[in-house]
Amino acid sequence: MSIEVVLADDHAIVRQGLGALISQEQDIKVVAEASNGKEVVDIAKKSSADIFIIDITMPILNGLEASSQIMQINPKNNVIILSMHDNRAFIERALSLGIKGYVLKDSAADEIILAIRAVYRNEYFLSPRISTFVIQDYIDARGQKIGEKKIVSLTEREREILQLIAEGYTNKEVATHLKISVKTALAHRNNIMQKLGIHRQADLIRYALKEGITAI
Amino acid sequence: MSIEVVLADDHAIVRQGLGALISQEQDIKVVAEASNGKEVVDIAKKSSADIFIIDITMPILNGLEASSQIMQINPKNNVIILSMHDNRAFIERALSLGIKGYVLKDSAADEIILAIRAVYRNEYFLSPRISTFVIQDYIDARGQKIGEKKIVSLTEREREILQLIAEGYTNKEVATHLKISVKTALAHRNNIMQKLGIHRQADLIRYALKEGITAI
DNA sequence: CCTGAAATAGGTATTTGTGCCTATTTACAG
DNA sequence: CTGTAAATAGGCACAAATACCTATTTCAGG
Repeated sequence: MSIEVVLADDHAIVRQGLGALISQEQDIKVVAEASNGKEVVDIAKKSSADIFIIDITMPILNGLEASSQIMQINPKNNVIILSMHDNRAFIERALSLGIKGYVLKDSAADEIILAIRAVYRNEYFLSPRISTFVIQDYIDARGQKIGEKKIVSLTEREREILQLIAEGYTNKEVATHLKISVKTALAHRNNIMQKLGIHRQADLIRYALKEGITAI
Repeated sequence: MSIEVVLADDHAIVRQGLGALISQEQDIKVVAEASNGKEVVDIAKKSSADIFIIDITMPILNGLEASSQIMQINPKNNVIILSMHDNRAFIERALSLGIKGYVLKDSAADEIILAIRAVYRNEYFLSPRISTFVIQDYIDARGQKIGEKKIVSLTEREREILQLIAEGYTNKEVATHLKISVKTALAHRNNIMQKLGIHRQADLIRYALKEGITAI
């Protein structure tokens, strides 16, 4: 009996390339493919694959939201995130959702194979670059070295405002849109920048795009 | 004798997936891989592969610049651009550089195979979605319907400046970096904005990212 | 040879953004 | 019940961006 996987990535060529790669293993079989978040959720409703390999940046429904829904459909569903981003915030979100695999696109091909087998055995698998700082944070937390921890977490409201900023709204427009004072919008903006250690709008927008808070 | 190709993409998994895909064809062989623009140019200096398959968004040197250099090294070098962007400006630039293949990442896998064979035969190959508007523009041009054409084309210098802006440089920093007056940097910025019909930095950055002028 | 585009540089004025303050209300956790 | 975080709102000062202008040099194409 082989491990059944579902592939979700918005780029067909990447998806098929990955399929070709995985199919070289005798014990793994691609049973379905999806090109956006909604599609893979629909597949999860019908099929019962062993593992869902999901790209984060996808249209309609992003990979993390899709993963969340897939795991709600059946808590036994396993997800491996395939991403080009190695951001703390992203990985934190993925892990807190209960995702057990997180593989970076710029890592070697055999990592995804290792990840599939590990997650199938109900183990965790993170790309080395990621596990490095996950472990580091764990050590820091154990050693009570927290306090100076700079692990960023924006509030809901801050996320909302950051998205508007990244979409090209000025502070005045953000304020109007949210029916709050310009001063409040500015205060949120400043808090976001302080939390992130960012000093320029350009970097704020790049951050939002990188984090998938807004799409291009 | 098989067709020798070089793969350049910054994501190893994508590269290897593509390699697995291409290797299924008996007449095509991957002879080298690169993870950034500089690497693939270096490969081009030594090897004489038949076709270079190049992703646009790569660090250090982007795909189009790399392609330009590769074709300068030997005008007989053939390049196929593999991109996730279907923007007019991009394709125009690729074609004007003399690139004969342009395949979108969200197209089917066999397109890249078709493209390799076509370019090997010295023919053009564009993904259908692209060829559609290339043909449309051709028809428009024939019918003298130009004049109201709003097809944007930034100059080299403008692209350079836009990239810096999108990377978070202020006008002052751009000026310092390029050893020009702040006034000149501002003038370029204004020209870019006017050409693109953009009025805000946020939109400028989004444009640059969308066009692949800079990577996230 | 001349025209036009591109790169260079400057002026001036207004609007936004950024940094550094204070302060109130609400809600939740210890 | 009390302290803390989050959302709200404001003031003040300086930096940066935006929107108008003009003008010179250089270089390629008709």
